Amino acid sequence: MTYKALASTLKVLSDASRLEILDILSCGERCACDLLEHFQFSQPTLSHHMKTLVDQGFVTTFKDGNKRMYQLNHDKLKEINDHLSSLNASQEACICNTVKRGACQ
Amino acid sequence: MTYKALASTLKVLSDASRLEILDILSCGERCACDLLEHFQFSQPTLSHHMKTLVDQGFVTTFKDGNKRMYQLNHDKLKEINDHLSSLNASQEACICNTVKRGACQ
DNA sequence: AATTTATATAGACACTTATCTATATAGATG
DNA sequence: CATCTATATAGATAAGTGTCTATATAAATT
Repeated sequence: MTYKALASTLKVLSDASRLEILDILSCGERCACDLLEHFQFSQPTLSHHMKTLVDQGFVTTFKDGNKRMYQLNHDKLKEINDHLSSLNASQEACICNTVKRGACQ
Repeated sequence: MTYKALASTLKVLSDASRLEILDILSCGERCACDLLEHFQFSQPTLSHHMKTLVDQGFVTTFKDGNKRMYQLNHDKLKEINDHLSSLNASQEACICNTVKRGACQ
Protein backbone atom coordinates (compact mmCIF):
# COMPACT_ATOMS: atom_id res chain seq x y z
CA MET A 1 0.00 0.00 0.00
CA THR A 2 1.41 3.35 -1.02
CA TYR A 3 1.70 6.28 1.37
CA LYS A 4 -0.78 8.12 -0.83
CA ALA A 5 -3.33 5.32 -0.60
CA LEU A 6 -2.94 5.01 3.16
CA ALA A 7 -3.20 8.78 3.51
CA SER A 8 -6.43 8.84 1.49
CA THR A 9 -7.86 6.10 3.66
CA LEU A 10 -6.87 7.87 6.87
CA LYS A 11 -8.39 11.10 5.58
CA VAL A 12 -11.75 9.38 5.69
CA LEU A 13 -11.17 8.66 9.38
CA SER A 14 -10.04 12.19 10.17
CA ASP A 15 -13.55 13.52 10.69
CA ALA A 16 -15.29 13.39 14.05
CA SER A 17 -18.72 12.67 12.58
CA ARG A 18 -17.47 9.76 10.52
CA LEU A 19 -15.62 8.29 13.49
CA GLU A 20 -18.80 8.49 15.53
CA ILE A 21 -20.75 6.81 12.72
CA LEU A 22 -18.25 3.94 12.65
CA ASP A 23 -18.48 3.63 16.42
CA ILE A 24 -22.25 3.41 16.25
CA LEU A 25 -22.03 0.78 13.52
CA SER A 26 -19.50 -1.26 15.52
CA CYS A 27 -22.35 -2.93 17.43
CA GLY A 28 -24.43 -3.79 14.40
CA GLU A 29 -26.12 -2.56 11.25
CA ARG A 30 -28.20 0.62 11.18
CA CYS A 31 -30.41 2.43 8.71
CA ALA A 32 -29.59 5.95 7.54
CA CYS A 33 -32.57 7.50 9.29
CA ASP A 34 -31.53 6.17 12.70
CA LEU A 35 -28.06 7.61 12.19
CA LEU A 36 -29.50 10.91 11.04
CA GLU A 37 -31.65 11.14 14.16
CA HIS A 38 -28.49 11.02 16.28
CA PHE A 39 -26.64 13.88 14.56
CA GLN A 40 -27.21 17.59 14.22
CA PHE A 41 -26.31 17.92 10.56
CA SER A 42 -28.61 17.66 7.56
CA GLN A 43 -29.72 14.55 5.67
CA PRO A 44 -27.61 15.33 2.57
CA THR A 45 -24.58 15.72 4.84
CA LEU A 46 -25.16 12.25 6.29
CA SER A 47 -25.62 10.86 2.80
CA HIS A 48 -22.32 12.43 1.79
CA HIS A 49 -20.47 10.96 4.78
CA MET A 50 -21.93 7.50 4.17
CA LYS A 51 -20.90 7.61 0.53
CA THR A 52 -17.37 8.47 1.61
CA LEU A 53 -17.29 5.60 4.11
CA VAL A 54 -18.71 3.12 1.59
CA ASP A 55 -16.43 4.25 -1.24
CA GLN A 56 -13.35 3.70 0.92
CA GLY A 57 -14.59 0.31 2.12
CA PHE A 58 -15.16 1.11 5.78
CA VAL A 59 -18.85 0.40 5.47
CA THR A 60 -20.96 -1.94 3.37
CA THR A 61 -24.53 -1.17 2.44
CA PHE A 62 -27.75 -2.69 1.12
CA LYS A 63 -31.33 -1.66 0.63
CA ASP A 64 -34.12 -2.94 2.84
CA GLY A 65 -37.35 -1.74 1.31
CA ASN A 66 -37.10 2.02 1.10
CA LYS A 67 -34.46 2.11 3.80
CA ARG A 68 -30.73 1.97 3.29
CA MET A 69 -28.79 -0.12 5.76
CA TYR A 70 -25.14 0.21 6.68
CA GLN A 71 -22.72 -2.26 8.24
CA LEU A 72 -19.22 -1.69 9.58
CA ASN A 73 -16.48 -3.53 7.71
CA HIS A 74 -14.37 -4.58 10.68
CA ASP A 75 -11.69 -6.01 8.40
CA LYS A 76 -10.99 -2.64 6.84
CA LEU A 77 -10.33 -1.00 10.20
CA LYS A 78 -8.12 -3.92 11.16
CA GLU A 79 -6.22 -3.52 7.91
CA ILE A 80 -5.55 0.14 8.66
CA ASN A 81 -4.33 -0.80 12.11
CA ASP A 82 -1.94 -3.32 10.60
CA HIS A 83 -0.52 -0.72 8.25
CA LEU A 84 0.00 1.77 11.06
CA SER A 85 1.66 -0.92 13.15
CA SER A 86 4.12 -1.78 10.41
CA LEU A 87 4.82 1.91 9.95
CA ASN A 88 5.61 2.14 13.64
CA ALA A 89 7.99 -0.80 13.53
CA SER A 90 11.51 -0.75 12.14
CA GLN A 91 11.03 -2.98 9.12
CA GLU A 92 13.58 -5.14 7.40
CA ALA A 93 13.13 -3.35 4.09
CA CYS A 94 12.36 0.10 5.44
CA ILE A 95 12.47 3.25 3.40
CA CYS A 96 14.88 4.69 5.96
CA ASN A 97 17.63 2.64 4.34
CA THR A 98 17.25 4.74 1.20
CA VAL A 99 17.62 8.04 3.02
CA LYS A 100 21.27 9.06 3.24
CA ARG A 101 22.72 10.57 6.36
CA GLY A 102 24.82 13.71 6.38
CA ALA A 103 23.36 15.43 3.34
CA CYS A 104 24.05 18.70 5.08
CA GLN A 105 27.19 19.98 6.85
CA MET B 1 -10.53 10.72 23.89
CA THR B 2 -13.23 12.56 22.02
CA TYR B 3 -14.07 11.86 18.38
CA LYS B 4 -12.92 15.38 17.60
CA ALA B 5 -9.54 14.85 19.23
CA LEU B 6 -9.03 11.50 17.52
CA ALA B 7 -10.08 13.03 14.20
CA SER B 8 -7.57 15.86 14.61
CA THR B 9 -4.84 13.36 15.36
CA LEU B 10 -5.73 11.21 12.37
CA LYS B 11 -5.77 14.27 10.14
CA VAL B 12 -2.07 14.62 10.81
CA LEU B 13 -1.60 11.09 9.48
CA SER B 14 -3.74 11.66 6.41
CA ASP B 15 -0.93 13.10 4.33
CA ALA B 16 1.39 10.94 2.24
CA SER B 17 4.46 13.05 2.94
CA ARG B 18 3.97 12.95 6.70
CA LEU B 19 3.42 9.18 6.63
CA GLU B 20 6.65 8.78 4.72
CA ILE B 21 8.47 10.99 7.23
CA LEU B 22 7.22 8.83 10.11
CA ASP B 23 8.30 5.71 8.24
CA ILE B 24 11.78 7.13 7.77
CA LEU B 25 11.98 8.06 11.44
CA SER B 26 10.81 4.59 12.52
CA CYS B 27 14.41 3.30 12.27
CA GLY B 28 16.02 6.13 14.21
CA GLU B 29 16.46 9.86 14.59
CA ARG B 30 17.18 12.13 11.63
CA CYS B 31 18.02 15.77 11.04
CA ALA B 32 15.78 18.02 8.98
CA CYS B 33 18.26 18.41 6.16
CA ASP B 34 18.50 14.65 5.58
CA LEU B 35 14.73 14.44 5.40
CA LEU B 36 14.61 17.40 3.05
CA GLU B 37 17.11 15.76 0.73
CA HIS B 38 14.71 12.83 0.31
CA PHE B 39 11.65 14.85 -0.72
CA GLN B 40 10.74 17.04 -3.66
CA PHE B 41 9.05 19.82 -1.73
CA SER B 42 10.62 22.98 -0.36
CA GLN B 43 12.37 23.50 2.97
CA PRO B 44 9.53 25.60 4.45
CA THR B 45 7.11 22.84 3.53
CA LEU B 46 9.19 20.28 5.42
CA SER B 47 9.41 22.66 8.37
CA HIS B 48 5.64 23.01 8.33
CA HIS B 49 5.10 19.24 8.25
CA MET B 50 7.55 18.69 11.11
CA LYS B 51 5.84 21.32 13.21
CA THR B 52 2.54 19.56 12.63
CA LEU B 53 4.02 16.19 13.62
CA VAL B 54 5.70 17.62 16.72
CA ASP B 55 2.65 19.61 17.81
CA GLN B 56 0.48 16.49 17.69
CA GLY B 57 3.08 14.42 19.55
CA PHE B 58 4.04 12.01 16.78
CA VAL B 59 7.60 13.28 16.79
CA THR B 60 9.95 14.69 19.41
CA THR B 61 12.73 17.09 18.56
CA PHE B 62 15.93 18.63 19.88
CA LYS B 63 18.71 20.83 18.58
CA ASP B 64 22.17 19.47 17.85
CA GLY B 65 24.35 22.45 17.02
CA ASN B 66 22.69 24.20 14.11
CA LYS B 67 20.82 21.08 13.12
CA ARG B 68 17.39 20.08 14.29
CA MET B 69 16.89 16.41 15.04
CA TYR B 70 13.63 14.49 15.00
CA GLN B 71 12.64 11.22 16.66
CA LEU B 72 9.53 9.13 16.17
CA ASN B 73 7.32 8.81 19.24
CA HIS B 74 6.37 5.16 18.90
CA ASP B 75 4.00 5.38 21.86
CA LYS B 76 1.82 7.94 20.10
CA LEU B 77 1.30 5.72 17.08
CA LYS B 78 0.54 2.80 19.35
CA GLU B 79 -1.98 4.94 21.19
CA ILE B 80 -3.77 5.75 17.92
CA ASN B 81 -3.82 2.07 17.09
CA ASP B 82 -5.42 1.29 20.43
CA HIS B 83 -8.13 3.87 19.89
CA LEU B 84 -8.93 2.54 16.43
CA SER B 85 -9.04 -0.99 17.82
CA SER B 86 -11.52 -0.04 20.50
CA LEU B 87 -13.59 1.77 17.90
CA ASN B 88 -13.64 -1.41 15.85
CA ALA B 89 -14.75 -3.53 18.79
CA SER B 90 -18.24 -3.63 20.23
CA GLN B 91 -17.60 -2.02 23.59
CA GLU B 92 -19.47 -2.51 26.81
CA ALA B 93 -20.41 1.16 27.07
CA CYS B 94 -20.67 1.90 23.36
CA ILE B 95 -22.34 4.95 21.93
CA CYS B 96 -24.53 2.66 19.85
CA ASN B 97 -26.62 2.04 22.97
CA THR B 98 -27.67 5.68 22.89
CA VAL B 99 -28.84 5.58 19.28
CA LYS B 100 -32.47 4.54 19.08
CA ARG B 101 -33.72 2.15 16.43
CA GLY B 102 -36.77 2.79 14.34
CA ALA B 103 -36.68 6.58 14.29
CA CYS B 104 -38.18 6.41 10.85
CA GLN B 105 -41.33 4.59 9.62
C1' DA C 1 32.38 40.69 12.73
C1' DA C 2 31.08 38.94 8.32
C1' DT C 3 29.60 34.99 5.91
C1' DT C 4 27.73 30.55 5.31
C1' DT C 5 24.65 26.86 6.66
C1' DA C 6 20.38 25.16 8.73
C1' DT C 7 15.86 26.04 10.06
C1' DA C 8 11.63 28.92 11.09
C1' DT C 9 8.15 32.37 10.07
C1' DA C 10 5.05 35.34 7.13
C1' DG C 11 2.02 35.78 3.68
C1' DA C 12 -0.19 34.23 -0.60
C1' DC C 13 -2.65 30.92 -3.45
C1' DA C 14 -4.85 26.86 -5.41
C1' DC C 15 -7.33 23.06 -3.98
C1' DT C 16 -10.12 20.28 -1.02
C1' DT C 17 -14.03 19.55 1.94
C1' DA C 18 -17.88 19.75 5.36
C1' DT C 19 -21.80 21.90 5.25
C1' DC C 20 -26.02 23.94 3.52
C1' DT C 21 -30.57 24.55 0.48
C1' DA C 22 -33.13 22.94 -3.29
C1' DT C 23 -34.50 19.25 -5.95
C1' DA C 24 -34.73 14.51 -7.82
C1' DT C 25 -35.41 9.57 -7.28
C1' DA C 26 -37.09 5.26 -5.29
C1' DG C 27 -40.00 2.53 -2.59
C1' DA C 28 -44.30 1.98 0.24
C1' DT C 29 -49.02 2.88 1.06
C1' DG C 30 -53.69 4.50 0.74
C1' DC D 1 -52.06 6.51 -9.47
C1' DA D 2 -51.23 9.98 -6.01
C1' DT D 3 -48.89 10.77 -1.92
C1' DC D 4 -45.78 10.10 1.69
C1' DT D 5 -41.30 8.54 3.39
C1' DA D 6 -36.41 7.70 2.81
C1' DT D 7 -32.38 8.69 0.44
C1' DA D 8 -29.42 10.71 -3.32
C1' DT D 9 -27.74 14.37 -6.30
C1' DA D 10 -26.64 19.23 -7.76
C1' DG D 11 -24.72 23.35 -6.85
C1' DA D 12 -23.00 26.91 -3.69
C1' DT D 13 -20.09 28.53 0.08
C1' DA D 14 -17.05 29.14 3.96
C1' DA D 15 -13.19 27.18 6.17
C1' DG D 16 -9.07 24.48 6.15
C1' DT D 17 -4.58 23.02 4.19
C1' DG D 18 -0.41 21.80 1.40
C1' DT D 19 2.43 24.25 -1.18
C1' DC D 20 5.16 28.11 -2.69
C1' DT D 21 8.45 32.52 -2.48
C1' DA D 22 10.51 35.81 0.38
C1' DT D 23 12.55 36.78 4.54
C1' DA D 24 14.10 36.19 9.39
C1' DT D 25 16.69 33.80 12.91
C1' DA D 26 20.29 30.92 14.86
C1' DA D 27 24.46 28.46 14.95
C1' DA D 28 29.05 27.60 12.93
C1' DT D 29 33.06 29.08 10.52
C1' DT D 30 36.45 32.00 8.52
